[in-house]
Amino acid sequence: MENNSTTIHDIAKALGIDSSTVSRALNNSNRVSIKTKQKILAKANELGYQRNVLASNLRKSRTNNIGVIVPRISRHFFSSAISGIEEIAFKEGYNVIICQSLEQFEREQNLVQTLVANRVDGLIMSISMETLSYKHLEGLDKHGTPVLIFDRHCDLPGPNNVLLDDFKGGFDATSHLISQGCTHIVHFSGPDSLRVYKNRLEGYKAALEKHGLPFRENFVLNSRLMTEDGVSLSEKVLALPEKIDGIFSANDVAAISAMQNLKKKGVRIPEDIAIIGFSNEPISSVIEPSLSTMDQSGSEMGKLAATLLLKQIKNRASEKKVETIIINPTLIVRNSSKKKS
Amino acid sequence: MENNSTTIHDIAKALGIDSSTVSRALNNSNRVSIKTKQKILAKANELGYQRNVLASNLRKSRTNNIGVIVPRISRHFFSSAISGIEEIAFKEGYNVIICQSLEQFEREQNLVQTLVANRVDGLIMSISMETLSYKHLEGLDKHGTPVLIFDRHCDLPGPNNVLLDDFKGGFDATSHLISQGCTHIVHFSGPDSLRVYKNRLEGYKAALEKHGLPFRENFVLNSRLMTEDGVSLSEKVLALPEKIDGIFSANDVAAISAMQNLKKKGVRIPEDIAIIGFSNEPISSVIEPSLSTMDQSGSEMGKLAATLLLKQIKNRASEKKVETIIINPTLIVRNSSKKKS
DNA sequence: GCAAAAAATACAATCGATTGTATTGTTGCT
DNA sequence: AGCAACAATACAATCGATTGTATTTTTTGC
Repeated sequence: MENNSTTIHDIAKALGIDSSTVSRALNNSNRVSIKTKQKILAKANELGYQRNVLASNLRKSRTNNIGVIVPRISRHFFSSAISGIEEIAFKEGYNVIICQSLEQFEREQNLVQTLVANRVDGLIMSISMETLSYKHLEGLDKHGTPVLIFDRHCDLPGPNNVLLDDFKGGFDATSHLISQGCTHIVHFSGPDSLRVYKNRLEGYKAALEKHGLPFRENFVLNSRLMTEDGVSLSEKVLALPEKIDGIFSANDVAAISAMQNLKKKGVRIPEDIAIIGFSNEPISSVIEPSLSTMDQSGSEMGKLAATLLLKQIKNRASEKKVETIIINPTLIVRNSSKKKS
Repeated sequence: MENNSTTIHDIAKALGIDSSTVSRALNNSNRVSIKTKQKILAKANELGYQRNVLASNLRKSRTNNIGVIVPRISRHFFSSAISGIEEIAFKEGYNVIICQSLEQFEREQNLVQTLVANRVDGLIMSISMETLSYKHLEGLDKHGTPVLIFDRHCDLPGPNNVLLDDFKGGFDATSHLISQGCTHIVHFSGPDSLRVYKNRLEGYKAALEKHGLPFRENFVLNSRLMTEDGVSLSEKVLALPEKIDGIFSANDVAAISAMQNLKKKGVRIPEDIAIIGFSNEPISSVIEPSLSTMDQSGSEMGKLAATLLLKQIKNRASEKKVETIIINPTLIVRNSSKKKS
């Protein structure tokens, strides 16, 4: 039973050489002769040597880990973003530590602190709905932990960003409904604090305006866009004095539960009310009718986020130029909004 | 701009005391007087001290991290299991490092190695479909990294287990179909290598036998149970010489895509064919007709898994008694299987 | 064959915190 | 006052690997 705790000193002793040479050999330094390297490798194998990553990290003050904090790993957009991040990171020799804030500010704060304390080399985050202050992110960059924000905007000046063009998303989604003949379109929006929702709302407004439709304050319904919200939102829609013929929901989850509830009440989708969501959850293609939506290409965003962060980690010297990449969402038309064939 | 790199030595120097006293004070040891503790805490705050976790971990050879490897974080069962694990772990001061094998053996191997190299204090795993050998898990226990297997069985003698009673699940699911009047029931099974699928199959057989129905080899269809498999599986069902009136699928994903395809072909669900799945994915309650299924209570399994692992980590002395906890699945009856009102 | 250059290796400090042991300082008791 | 008992603090080794500098060995060129 080989002992887990073989160190470079054990190898050095066994071969009668110095541990620094062993260390260099194992790191394939050209300061060690090939012959010695081979001897050392062989002995290392024989003794079942495993580098102690903690010691190595401490000395190098670098961990080759990057931290990822997302609101919920179960959301399709986030899990595909994570896959994208991992793909790039693994290729470059970095490990990814995944955490979920569950949309709670306190958890997010703790996670940031823990990850930084564990000396991740960089941080990729999509901030929680509850997050109103960015104190926990201030100064991280300067203290050697570059931060990259993706998906959800954040007003800090420091970090780089990989964002979706939510304005365009809102504009395209709304325009699509209008093109299907809708004239009284309600918008389900999310917490004011999140810029994504503001931007989607602005896109909605712009589309209305462009097509000569009036914007009505009472057509914008706010909530946290969870499953339970969809039910109450749809009730509110039915209670409106005007007859509604279209809904643009800022996410799929609320759109779906609203649609279910409307169907239960005898509303026909899309004939009576056409619906479009946002995010392209896998469930959306499967429900009946299938839900039109805006795809956020999570995997691509993840890849870009990781690429940008790794660039930042490597060029720590040439910092200061904040980069922001904006990705276009894609309209996916399904049955929930097809009023015209 | 406080410098990130304040150490206990800086604090010690600033106060003219020894760093060991600072360390003990920060760890709230009773070997330091209250007065000194207060001075130290104050100075630590003033200098913006942050413990260097790497150094601490190295010295203590303990990280307070536990690793979790699951096939896919996007699967509802796994993400709820993870939430359960986190709930318990955080309460006890442990952090959770989440990884996904994507059902690939090589990735699983690498992840295990990386996590162990990073000295996680324990490992919770649900093994991948591709995993046939357990070499990468052998001896981990003995070398100080306790392993806990959940959800998917594994033939290693060492680790503790938190498993579902898949036999009972298969039995109950099949019995339910029979109670609805089905007599020709097909079973969608998963890879032979995974015991869970074997057990569900055995449960299926047992239920047939108990109710005096014949078991037919050709009624068992094997696949990896992905979305694309559901389509081909349903084609096979239609191509069978016998008229099928029930399907018990070993997961929801395959059940759903099969159901979709059958509906497209004009088969009525549940009138012509009743269907029941396994896992209770969120999507299952939303599709049309809603899918009957067996719930695995992921959150509870996660909590139990974490509790058991932490117990193991703490009592490293009194090892050797392997514990296995078996959880019962719950039958959830929805419309896809309701032939009788 | 020998000095100079280059290669290979050894020495020793270091990353930052923890911890067993030794030392100093206090208190209490007779 | 004197000594035991104990509290508070200091000293020093250690976790395991990395890395700048010094030293030894080998190679090269003339």
